[in-house]
Amino acid sequence: MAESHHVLIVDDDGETRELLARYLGRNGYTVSVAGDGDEMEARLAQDPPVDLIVLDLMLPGRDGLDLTRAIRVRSSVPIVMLTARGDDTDRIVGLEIGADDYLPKPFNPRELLARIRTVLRRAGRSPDSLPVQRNRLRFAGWEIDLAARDLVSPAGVNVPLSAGEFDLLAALVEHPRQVLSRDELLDLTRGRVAAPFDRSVDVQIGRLRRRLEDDPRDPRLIKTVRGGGYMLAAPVEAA
Amino acid sequence: MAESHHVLIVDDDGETRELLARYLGRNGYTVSVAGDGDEMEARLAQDPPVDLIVLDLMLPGRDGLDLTRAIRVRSSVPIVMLTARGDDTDRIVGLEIGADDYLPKPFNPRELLARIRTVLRRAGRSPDSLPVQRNRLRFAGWEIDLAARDLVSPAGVNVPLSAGEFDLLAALVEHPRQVLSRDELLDLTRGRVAAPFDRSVDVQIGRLRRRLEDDPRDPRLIKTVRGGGYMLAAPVEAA
DNA sequence: ACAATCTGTTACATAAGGTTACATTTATTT
DNA sequence: AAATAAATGTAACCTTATGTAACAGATTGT
Repeated sequence: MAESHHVLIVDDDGETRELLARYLGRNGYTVSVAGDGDEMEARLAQDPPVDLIVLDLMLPGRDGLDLTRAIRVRSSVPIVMLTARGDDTDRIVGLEIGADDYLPKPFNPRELLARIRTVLRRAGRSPDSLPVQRNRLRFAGWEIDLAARDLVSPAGVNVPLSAGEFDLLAALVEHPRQVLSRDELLDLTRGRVAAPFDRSVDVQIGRLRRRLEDDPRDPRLIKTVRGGGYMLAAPVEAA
Repeated sequence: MAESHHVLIVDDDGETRELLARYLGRNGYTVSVAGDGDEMEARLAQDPPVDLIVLDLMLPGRDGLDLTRAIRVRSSVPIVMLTARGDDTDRIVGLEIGADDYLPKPFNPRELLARIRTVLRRAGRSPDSLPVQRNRLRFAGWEIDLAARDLVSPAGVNVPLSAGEFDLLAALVEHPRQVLSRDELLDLTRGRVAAPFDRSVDVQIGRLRRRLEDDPRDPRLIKTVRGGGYMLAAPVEAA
C-alpha cells in the first residue's frame, strides 16, 4: 500500500472528532485532530505535513470561513468543509474562498471518506492508495474475504450476507475473542454512536446468527456477554 | 496525472476572475485571465496554447456571443459560456454559434469544474484519453483492454459493451476492491455530479451485470454495498 | 429519413435495516 | 424461593435504498 495520507480534523465536538478519527484511521489514513483554530494552527506547523483538512464551519472563536481564508494565504492544502444542512450560502461562500468541497451535516462517514478520496485524487497529491487486494481469514471452518466481501461456509458454499451483516461479522472477526460493546460495534460498522434505546446491533446479531449458527438458540460462534456485548468465540487465522 | 490543461477565464469582474482562477488552479488547471475581448485575443496569440475558454456572456464592448463567433472563425477550442440565469435565448444562441456548454449565474464553482472536465473529455484532450497504446488488465478470468476498449470473457469471447457500460467497468477495474459511491462513479465516468434523484448509475450497473454475471440476481463480481455504492470484488492484475 | 442503439428518467417491486413491542432469560432483592 | 428488575432475543412493522422494466429523447449508422 502506498504511504498513507495525513488528514487533520478540526471540530469543536470531541465525540465527532474521535469518531471521525477512528473511522478514517480504520480506512487507511493517518489522522490528527484539533478542537479550534489555534490547535489547528499548532498542528499545521508541525511534522508530518497535513495532506487534507476536514474543517467544521461552526467553531467557537474563529469559524471555518475565517480559518479557510487564513490557511489559503499561505497554503493550498485541500479543505473539505462540514456545514449545517440547507445553508447553501455558506457552502458557496466556503467554496469561493477556497474550500475544495463541502459536506452537509449530518453525514454518513462513508460519504466523507468518498469526498476525501475524490479531493485528494483531484489535487493530484499522489495516486490513490492501493486497496488491499487480498485479506482472507479463517475461523471455525469458515472463510471470509474482507476485501471481496464474501463468506464461504465450512461446507464450501458461498453464503450471501447483506452489507450490514457483513460489516458486523467483519468487525467481530477483526477482534476475535474480544468482547465488543454495542457502542463499539456501531462505531466499527456504521461509524456512529448509539442512540438512547438503540437495539439495532442486537437485531443484526440475531440475523447474523441465523446465517452462521447451526442452532441460533445456542450460539457457539457469536457469544453474548451479558452487560458487555458480543464476541466471536472462535480463533481466527490468516488464510 | 498528465500535464495540466490550460484554461483561460474571460470576465470583466476582477473578483470573479480571481476566485475562479484560484479555484481552478487548486484543482489542477493552469489558468490565465482576461477582462475583455482584447485581452483575450492577446492571450490567445501567446504560448502556451489555451485548451479551454470560460467566457462571460456579458462583457463591456464586444460581448460573449461576438467573441465566440470570432474565435470559431479560426479555432475549435472548447468554450464554456457563463450566462445570467433565466435567459434561455442567450444560452441557446450561445450553443448554436459554437459554445460547448453554458452555465447560468450564479453557479457553484464545483459545477463549473464538472462542466470543464466534461467538455475537455468530449474534446478528446483529457488525460484519460491520452496516448496509452495498450493497457490490459485481468480480473476473475476476464481480460479488459482499457486502450482498445474491449473486453474478453473467461471463455475467450469478445463481449461488446456500450460506451457507458465500458466506462463504468473501467472505473470499477481501476479501483478494485474499493467501494465507489454513485457520486464518484458519475464523476469518474461522466465528469458530472449527481442530480437529486439520479438513478443512472444503478441502471447502468444493472446493465453491466447482465453482461458480466452468471446470475445477475446474485452478483459475485460487482457487489452492492448498501448506503455506500458499488465495488469490483475480484482482484485485478496487469495482463 | 429511417432504423437501431444508447442512455437517462420514471415507476414500481423487492430487500435491507432500524424501531418498537413484547417474550424470555438472567440477575438481584426480599 | 418468589418477586422484581434489568438485559437480551426476536417478530412485526415501517422507512429507505436498491433492482429493474418500460419508456423517451438523443445519437449513430444506413
